[in-house]
Amino acid sequence: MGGEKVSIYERMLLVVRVIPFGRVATYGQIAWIAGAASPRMAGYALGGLAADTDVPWQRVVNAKGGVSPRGDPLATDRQRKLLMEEGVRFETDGRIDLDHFGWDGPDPEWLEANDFTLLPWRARG
DNA sequence: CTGATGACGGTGC
DNA sequence: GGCACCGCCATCA
Repeated sequence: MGGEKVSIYERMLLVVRVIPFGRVATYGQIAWIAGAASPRMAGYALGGLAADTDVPWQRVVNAKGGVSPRGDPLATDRQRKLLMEEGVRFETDGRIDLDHFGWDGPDPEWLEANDFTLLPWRARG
């Protein structure tokens, strides 16, 4: 496939779309899978989403398993609510147990079909 | 073109 | 455990 000129942001959003219901992935994980240079890129990509997007942005959390704060505190509340509705449990300290709810990444099949290649972190072809 | 701006994460103290 | 520092670089004004 390939050839189409899609931005790295779009590639990351494509990955976010396949995070299963009830599971969460970290910003770093998304950036790594999509081939972005830094975990921050994943956050920037999500920051540009429209309010009515169909991208399951709520399933992306930080490396500590927490909901990253942003300008609007209501947005973080909404994210927690959406995740709880998916059955994701929050510990008393407000974090998600990534060992239990963390996503282990796309199937190799999917990666190949979408022309994704997992590279060592920070090693671009 | 230049500079500001981000929903992060690893490291060191 | 917490906190500050710094690297990260695609967009946009």
